Amino acid sequence: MKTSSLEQVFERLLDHFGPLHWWPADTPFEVVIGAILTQNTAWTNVEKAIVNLRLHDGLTPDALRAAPRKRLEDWIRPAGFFRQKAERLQLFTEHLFARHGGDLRRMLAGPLAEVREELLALKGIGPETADSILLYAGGRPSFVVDAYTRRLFGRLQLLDADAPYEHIRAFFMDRLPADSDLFNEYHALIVEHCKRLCRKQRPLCPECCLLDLCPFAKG
DNA sequence: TTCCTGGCGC
DNA sequence: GCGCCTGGAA
Repeated sequence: MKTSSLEQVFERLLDHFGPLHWWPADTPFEVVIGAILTQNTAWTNVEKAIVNLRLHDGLTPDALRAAPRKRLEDWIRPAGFFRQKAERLQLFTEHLFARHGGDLRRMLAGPLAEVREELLALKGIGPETADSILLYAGGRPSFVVDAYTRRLFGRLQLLDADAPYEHIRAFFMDRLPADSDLFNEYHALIVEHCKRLCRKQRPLCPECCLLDLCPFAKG
């Protein structure tokens, strides 16, 4: 029985890094906050903002709804884009109360495609953020595509790195079982591998566990 | 395409 | 100093 390329890459990364058990958050709502704050932002800066929010008990839907906009901006400033992100956090929270009584689990419990469309309709929630929320806050099997995914699988020549988001997401979801634990671990491993080894500049190909599978490393 | 933003590594 | 960071909107 021949293992598919995607499963082979997953097994190699899992063997190398071990299970990573994302997302680093205490509650599903905190995942939503992190997913918005990390847009085009290094996670180290997001952590500073989360610490500020925790310091002010600002990690719940009730707290975000009640917080004055300016105060919220101050708390999340270290994450950058603080005006946009403060608006996005509060728009999400307002929607949560308006449509789901402030209950995130309820919001994320419906049919996957419908919940995804609902998320995408919100200002500031694009496909990557929507899939991150579905997967890591909702435990739903929606594969997350990010810049790292494009870079790694583009270099492996398993897909076109410039293809549209939905195309790449479908590539993975058509070839893997709809298993949220698998998607969770796979995306985490991709991020870890790309941060440490498959970097944009000066990738560490000699140390890579995918070396023999990678045209980029050879060429 | 450009704008939005701060922190960090090099 | 410059480029990058788990993007998205206009």
